[in-house]
Amino acid sequence: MTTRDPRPTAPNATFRIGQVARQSGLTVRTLHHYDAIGLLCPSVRTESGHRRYATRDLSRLQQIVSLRAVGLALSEIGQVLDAGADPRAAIERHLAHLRATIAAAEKLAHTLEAIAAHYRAADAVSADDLLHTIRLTTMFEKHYTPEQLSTLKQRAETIGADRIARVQQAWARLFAEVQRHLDAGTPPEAPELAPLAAQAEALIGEFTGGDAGVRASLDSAVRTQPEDAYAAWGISPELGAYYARVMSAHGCG
Amino acid sequence: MTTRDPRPTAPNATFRIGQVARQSGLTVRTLHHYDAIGLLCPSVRTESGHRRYATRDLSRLQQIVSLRAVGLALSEIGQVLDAGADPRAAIERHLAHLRATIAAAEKLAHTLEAIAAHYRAADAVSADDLLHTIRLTTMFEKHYTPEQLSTLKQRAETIGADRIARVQQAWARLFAEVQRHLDAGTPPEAPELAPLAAQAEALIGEFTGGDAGVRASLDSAVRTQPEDAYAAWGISPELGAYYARVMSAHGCG
DNA sequence: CCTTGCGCCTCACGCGGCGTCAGGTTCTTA
DNA sequence: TAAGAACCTGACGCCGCGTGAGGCGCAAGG
Repeated sequence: MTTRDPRPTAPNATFRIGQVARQSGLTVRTLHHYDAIGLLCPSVRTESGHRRYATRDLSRLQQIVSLRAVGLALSEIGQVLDAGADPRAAIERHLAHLRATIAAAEKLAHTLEAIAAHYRAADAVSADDLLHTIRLTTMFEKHYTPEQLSTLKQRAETIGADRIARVQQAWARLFAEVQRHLDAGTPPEAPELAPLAAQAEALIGEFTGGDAGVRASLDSAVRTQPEDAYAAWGISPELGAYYARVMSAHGCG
Repeated sequence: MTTRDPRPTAPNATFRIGQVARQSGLTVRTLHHYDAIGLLCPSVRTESGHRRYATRDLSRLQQIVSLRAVGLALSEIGQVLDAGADPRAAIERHLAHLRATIAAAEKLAHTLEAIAAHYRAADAVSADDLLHTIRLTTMFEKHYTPEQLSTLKQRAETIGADRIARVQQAWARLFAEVQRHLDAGTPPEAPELAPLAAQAEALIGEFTGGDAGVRASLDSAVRTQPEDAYAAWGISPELGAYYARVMSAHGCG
């Protein structure tokens, strides 16, 4: 009912770019762009170069807007409208692409949530802590199957944070011990290291819950990315290598 | 175990850009880019301008790669690593953004699936058909609540394609009849139009299933977007307007 | 007639994260 | 010493416009 736009509904009406923009909800710049890429060229230009959109231009614009609303790329819209490309194929392609995008984004979101949950438990958070967590999390997601991850998560919940913290402390004490032997030059196969290896075995069992698959994944993680694994564990590569030799010398891992 | 890269593990080793690229899985161009934007500038340049990466550059690169792996923007990575920006905030921001992206993408995917399902049923598909379907689908998703949509979908399945097709044909016959009256100049309130209005009411009831909410949404769709609604129905705006006047004259809608 | 002011025009850069030449220099090895 | 691998610095392209800059066109009021 507004009469702000002249040339209302004459039979052979043409519209100025501003009117078209208002009616369609697009911007003038967008219409310029569509003209520039040949997607929607107004069928008339005045002598002075002003664009005049005829009704057929408007219906084409409606089509463009509809196709854009479902996420098609402008180039594909052009092909569908001009070259008569198969719309079904375009939609299916786009749907597949969208599904892939969603899947990737959800995976990332899971990772981020795991990370967020992990550091929400901690008090102080430095960039290093974050990096630590990220490496640990991504390594987990790389080497463990989704089922294993959910199993581990459930186990962590039933076991409780206290127990987990105590296990962590046990690991810290264990590695401190191993570090002392490393500094002292104790050879890895020395018998006094046997109890430490046994304790490590026990702690690993605590983590795996006796699941052979989880154990295998853990081994694969340590084997293929030793540096990251040791970094995630908070120990130096040297200590990690020494620890690995100790464990294999005493028949573990 | 490959010895293709010289300068293996000397204490103060520096690495050439190609070596760094191979080790990190990035490309040389990417490292150039990181240098250009100041994200990772090698701490040494030879006289001839060649980049030499020290071990501290490599560990910084590892951090960059980790943060990039969880989807952070390079600018944010820089802020986290240099300005000591809060990593938690960055992660949470990114997670929120990711969730929004996923939600939007899923909504779009639903729309696309509805469209795909719709035209899979049809035989021949032109660009016009697709546009038709898209307008109809987007209009539906705009005016109906998700619950209403799922209800309608379920009803459509239980009713069966045959019945739906017959209802569609009934609509087509009805509109053909109305069109004749429009051409003949029958005034909307003419009593001979009453049975047509009643039949339309019945068909609408067939669609809504007696749900007042669905009926309200339908009315709102027709009220706010009459052009699109009539276009989706496959009838001209004139016929649509005439039909609306007929219905209101006979106490419907 | 002139001014005012809106609407229109054409460049042209910017964004994000690099890919991909192009054309030249330097390093390493035979 | 010559060949070839590796390195260098620009610079454009992508995608869909946003956001100016700087300059006409056009209708209405003084």
